[in-house]
Amino acid sequence: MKPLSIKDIALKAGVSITTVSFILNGKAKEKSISDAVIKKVQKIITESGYKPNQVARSLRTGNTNIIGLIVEDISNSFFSRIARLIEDKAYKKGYKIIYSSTENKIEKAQELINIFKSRKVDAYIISPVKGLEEDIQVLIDENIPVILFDRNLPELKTNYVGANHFEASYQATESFIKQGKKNIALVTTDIDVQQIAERFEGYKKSILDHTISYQKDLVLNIPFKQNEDETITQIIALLTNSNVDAVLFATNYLAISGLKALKQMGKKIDSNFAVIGYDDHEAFELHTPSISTIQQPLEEIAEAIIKLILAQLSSKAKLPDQKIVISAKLILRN
Amino acid sequence: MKPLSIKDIALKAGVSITTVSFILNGKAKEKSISDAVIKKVQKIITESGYKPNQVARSLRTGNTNIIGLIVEDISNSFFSRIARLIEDKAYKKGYKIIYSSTENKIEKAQELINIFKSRKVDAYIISPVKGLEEDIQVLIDENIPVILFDRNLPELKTNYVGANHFEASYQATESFIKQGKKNIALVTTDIDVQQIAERFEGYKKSILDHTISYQKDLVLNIPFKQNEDETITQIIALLTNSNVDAVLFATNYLAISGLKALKQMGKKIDSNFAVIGYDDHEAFELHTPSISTIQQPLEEIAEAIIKLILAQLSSKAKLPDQKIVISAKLILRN
DNA sequence: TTCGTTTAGTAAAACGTTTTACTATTTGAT
DNA sequence: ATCAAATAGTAAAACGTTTTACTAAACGAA
Repeated sequence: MKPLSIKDIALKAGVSITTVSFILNGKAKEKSISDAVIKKVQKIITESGYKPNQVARSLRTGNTNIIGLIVEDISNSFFSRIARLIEDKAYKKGYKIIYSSTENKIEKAQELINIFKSRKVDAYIISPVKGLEEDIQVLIDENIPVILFDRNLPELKTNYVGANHFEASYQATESFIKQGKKNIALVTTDIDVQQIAERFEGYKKSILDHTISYQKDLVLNIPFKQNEDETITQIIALLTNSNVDAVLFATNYLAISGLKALKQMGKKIDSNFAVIGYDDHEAFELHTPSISTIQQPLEEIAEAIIKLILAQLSSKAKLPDQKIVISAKLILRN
Repeated sequence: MKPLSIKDIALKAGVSITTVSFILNGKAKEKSISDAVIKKVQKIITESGYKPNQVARSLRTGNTNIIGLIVEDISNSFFSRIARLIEDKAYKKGYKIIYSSTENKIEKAQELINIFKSRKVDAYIISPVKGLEEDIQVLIDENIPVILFDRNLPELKTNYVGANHFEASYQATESFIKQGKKNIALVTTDIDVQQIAERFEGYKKSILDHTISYQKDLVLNIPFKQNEDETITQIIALLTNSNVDAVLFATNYLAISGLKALKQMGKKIDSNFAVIGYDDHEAFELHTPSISTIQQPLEEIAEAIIKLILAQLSSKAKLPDQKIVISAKLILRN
């Protein structure tokens, strides 16, 4: 009971394989196949339910119509939402997504690129890890479309789509200052990516620009691999030992941990103590009181990514690289 | 600058393609290739960085080592978490995941199955929509491994992994009753899947078993496609017009909407009014007060799915179908 | 009538593997 | 010395497409 092949269809229709192929690919007119034959073959195709074998097709044409998506963790809502938006848009153009999570490990990411390469994916969408530069450069050299997103690797000449993290955390910090906050803490992570660095820089610059002195011990660097309980403990320590009156969290997961810490401490968010999160999360709006946050425009980011990818895929020549930086929005909730 | 092929390696090593292939596939010993040749060829392979073309391999062997994952919406945290767990486990066995979201639309789901079919995925993991029975039956008839999860299609003889929704909502309702609640509402959805029906049945049975009379107007059926504002309005109406003292929400998104509704109403959750959600969500723990919920054991579900899949994939003969029902846990938070 | 053009279609190579069936040499037992 | 078995390896078919280069017939203009 093997699936039908183009050969079977050709046999049934009494024409050559070539003819069937031309008809399947809409080249019938151009190749001067008569209407009668076209109709006959098409009838047989629909009646038999024949579907071309994409694997064979890919081998012959070199295109798989698959886009590889490499993210840190697909179960993180930021990535899963982006993935969904990208999937939708890609699907409409006949592309499918194959994805994998790197867990922020270089070796895992490298392996993924290799696997995707041998699978001959047509293009890559990567939220990269530092240390991946060489591997990505190889892809670029082979003229395979690559779009980085969320995190940039500045030394790489390629496409990038992401939010303006510097500006966003600058503004968030500034909003604290305008509320009269004096001791503004930043809870961030130690993963070494540009985007996290930018969030720190925006915070620092804002503090210095407003003639508040920058206090190093108000910045908490949480080790990436650390388990949550430990993180909560550290946040509690930060908040008990000092007179912090505002906290900016650099990722949504840190903010969630932060809120848990506050809950454990019994510390309330009110006019004396303010909090801003990063990347929206349903818990923020629902929290009592609602939590303000820096919101990345997911839809716009996904849109930009897919536009870049499709442009590359449909153009024979290599297109000029683009770095697209989209403003994040500070959502102030009372 | 085409990538290296097995031919190039054979040429460089001065052996036949066959020999290289045997070495690549670990059949060298069995096919009596000398150690000297094996070493030489392996050296050339690692030095040149040659990676076999998986597309060609798939065409020849008929196996793609790709598992198709079809869910309602990958951005829903229940599915994205499951996806991540499945991905991890599959990855370790050399399988990759290709996924797509059905948005609960039959046509979309059918199309997805067709696309995956022409892509020759080795196995399917499907959270199905009603109406997909025939299409899935075709897969089963072709002897392709299929695992349904989350939602069962009872008339289909195939594998299924899911939680015991009847039991879970029975227990949740019972816990309300033990707290002395008299007017327990259920907020559920109108999507026509067994799993949702079971949640309703568990609720109803529990009410009747405890000699409380079942009040039809305490069950709110939210249309699936409805936007959230409308849903919130309906929930508010339910809660203002009656003397409801407890609410069970049948999905996590409904619970989130419910909490938003309560916030808008200014209604507090306390000893006079209790709430239980479904499928955990970070917002539940963080909420003030914390929200009790029915938690599906994601890890166990993913584990069961992958175990079934791998068993099928590695056995030539068709294995007997299994329906695995895992107890959900009622997490009571104060 | 002749010959270039258009129409209608096909044969066969190619994509990069795996695998079957084969050959040639060496070994070892009698 | 003979021959079966083991060792070491290879040629070529096959997987299911697309595409290039070709042929044969019909047409139209001179």
